[in-house]
Amino acid sequence: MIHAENFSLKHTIDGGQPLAFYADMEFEKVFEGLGYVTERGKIDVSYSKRNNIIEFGFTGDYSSKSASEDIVKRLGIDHDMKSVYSNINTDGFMAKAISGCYGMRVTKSSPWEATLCFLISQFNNIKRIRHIMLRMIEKFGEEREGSRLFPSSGALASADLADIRKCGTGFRDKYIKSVAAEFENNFDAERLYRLKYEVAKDKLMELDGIGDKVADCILLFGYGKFESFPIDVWIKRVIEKEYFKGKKKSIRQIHEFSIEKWGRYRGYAQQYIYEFGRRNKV
DNA sequence: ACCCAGGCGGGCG
DNA sequence: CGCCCGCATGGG
Repeated sequence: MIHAENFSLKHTIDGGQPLAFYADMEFEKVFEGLGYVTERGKIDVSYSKRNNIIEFGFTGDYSSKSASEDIVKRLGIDHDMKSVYSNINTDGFMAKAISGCYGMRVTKSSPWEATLCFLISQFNNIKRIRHIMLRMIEKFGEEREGSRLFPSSGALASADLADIRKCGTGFRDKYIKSVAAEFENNFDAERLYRLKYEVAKDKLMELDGIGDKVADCILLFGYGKFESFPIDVWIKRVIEKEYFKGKKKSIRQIHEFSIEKWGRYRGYAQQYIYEFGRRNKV
């Protein structure tokens, strides 16, 4: 049992965060729940809005303690939302986004999980990303106690391109295999935790298929670096509309704007802009 | 039929 | 640097 203040499971897993790409989701009126797989096992979560309590079950390589820690970390339960909100609540639009998505957390997958998800995300849409991810888990995830684990980088590094493609990846198949091989060999994913945001981003962008946007997504959702500000078509559209009277701005200009406006919490600002903007078709 | 989707790599000026 | 193009696939 986990206590969660100022938390909304629904808002947290409603949108385009990696957890929503590969979780089973079920919503009830009072209880909200989801199940997700990791590279270690499977965790089921139910959340009661009434008393702010998360209850959970687990299989695979988890104990009650490690499962609980995993949930807190992945769902951002320990984020200081009062501090986050006071840092990003800079204007009327952001105030509306915060109140519209109140309790939403930036989730934290593993570096590899985020990397695979966002390689697949490029030039794609959320519904299709989700289908592809579920097929990847079914095809390449190791079986454990009746469910399949999140596919390892090793499994994809040694997979046939054609088998990867059968999951519906399209042209992204070669990026997936290539980056998986890098994670298995030269690329030290753990080291990026200790690198500054800018340096870590450059390292990620050396990999094939990882550009400015995907690198920012990996750093935000895979490493928890809140200085990342991923700019996709939605963010660009909403920022131009809400902050530049509809005038077109370059990716570089929007990055500079986000740094001035939201500082080191801009990753959180981005998630609220994204989810609120998308839900309300801003 | 047409358009779009949590973009990237490569080529060109 | 900025701009333009092709790229797989499926839903609206």
